[in-house]
Amino acid sequence: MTPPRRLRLFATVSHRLFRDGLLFQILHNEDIELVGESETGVETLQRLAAVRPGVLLIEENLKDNDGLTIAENALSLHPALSVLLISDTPVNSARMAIYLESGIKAVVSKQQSIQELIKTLFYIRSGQVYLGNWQSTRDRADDALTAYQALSGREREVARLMSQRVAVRDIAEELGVSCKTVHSYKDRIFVKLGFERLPELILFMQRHHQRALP
Amino acid sequence: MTPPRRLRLFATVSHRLFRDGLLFQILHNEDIELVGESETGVETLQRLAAVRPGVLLIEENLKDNDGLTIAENALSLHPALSVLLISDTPVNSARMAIYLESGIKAVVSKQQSIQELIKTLFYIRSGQVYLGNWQSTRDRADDALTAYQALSGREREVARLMSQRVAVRDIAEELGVSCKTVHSYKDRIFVKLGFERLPELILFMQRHHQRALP
DNA sequence: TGCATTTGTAGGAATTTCCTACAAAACGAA
DNA sequence: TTCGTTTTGTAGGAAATTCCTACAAATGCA
Repeated sequence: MTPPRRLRLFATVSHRLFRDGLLFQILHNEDIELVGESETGVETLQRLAAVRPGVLLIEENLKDNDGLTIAENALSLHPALSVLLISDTPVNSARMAIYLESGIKAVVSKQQSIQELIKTLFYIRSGQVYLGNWQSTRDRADDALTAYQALSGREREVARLMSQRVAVRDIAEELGVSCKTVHSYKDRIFVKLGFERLPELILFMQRHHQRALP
Repeated sequence: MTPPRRLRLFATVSHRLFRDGLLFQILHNEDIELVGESETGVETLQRLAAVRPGVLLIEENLKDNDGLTIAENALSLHPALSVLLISDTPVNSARMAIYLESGIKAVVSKQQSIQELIKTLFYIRSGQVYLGNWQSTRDRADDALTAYQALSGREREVARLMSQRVAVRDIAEELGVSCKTVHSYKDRIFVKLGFERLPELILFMQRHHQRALP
């Protein structure tokens, strides 16, 4: 029942530049342990037995093979493995059915956010299938908006200033409150939006300030 | 001479999952300001005039066009723009020559690290051409090894423990020194390896501990 | 055999994180 | 419309982290 102590992850992503970006973000999460990574399907299959991951994160299109085939092979050797496939395009229910048929636990597309990817990793880690994320792009944009609208007036001001990299000191002065108060807003903003670090907020604000200013 | 206050960046990367990973990392750097992003060449060209970036980071293979063509178009409209192209494969000198011909300032391949990408962004920001990064993969692996070997005995122990997420408190106890000392090691490790955050160290250690244990 | 650098060690100041608190405002339901 | 619940604005404390500085002993190079 209780999920195993740490999520043992193996990541198969073709390009180092992108793999690093994903892994840096994923590894901020301290109950994920990276037990291996590779760029190709063949190497992945070779190494699974030695490192015994609980979850395999694998791109659909690899240089030497397709991820689905590799996943099927991996699953026949290690039935307890949970596989998360990263697809190039958004999945529809027909394709989803095919994926599930092959024993894959979830699919995320390259149009989704890293937060969604990480959430999905946790969902599937104890063997659960996760189908929660092929809602339309429209819906997801709404989610973000909704999140933003959940911020109070003061929180929005602080979010705006923080996303412009104004120092906490200066925000405090600008608003005429103490640094402590600003930190409280900061905490609440991050909780409400589900973020952990400044770059996430900056990117979010960059994407939404046009539509959702004050 | 002095580079402009903040590097104004526009990023054109097809897939949000990867774009986010790159941008989260890039935005940790506080003198980079993201002024826009897009997924396609056409949208990029449409938006450049409005946001006036200093640097355009663009993937070679986009959904609607190739990045090189878009870059050439962008450059004819905005000659002062510095373009960094992200190529799918490592570049050789022949291809590099073609790229430079078209006015691009640098190319990084998807096999390179994010740190190299960021370094390159800064190099080209004031209009300099940067050809420093198509050394062979072999060389770059050596660099990492060299960096690791520059660590002292104590530093390696701390690096190992940190990469296993042992808390500073516990490392201090394990080594019988004060937390302050452990922090000093931590600082030195990060400086020597050129890292800023724990996930970078974890990934590095994961990749090199086989070969380069103590 | 010196002089320079690295290593092991740690302190201080400023900042950040995480948690708790609490009165006033706003909201919602009876 | 009034009472209870949630949200908002505000901030304090403890612990941890970052950034800098310091300095003696060890090491290395010339």
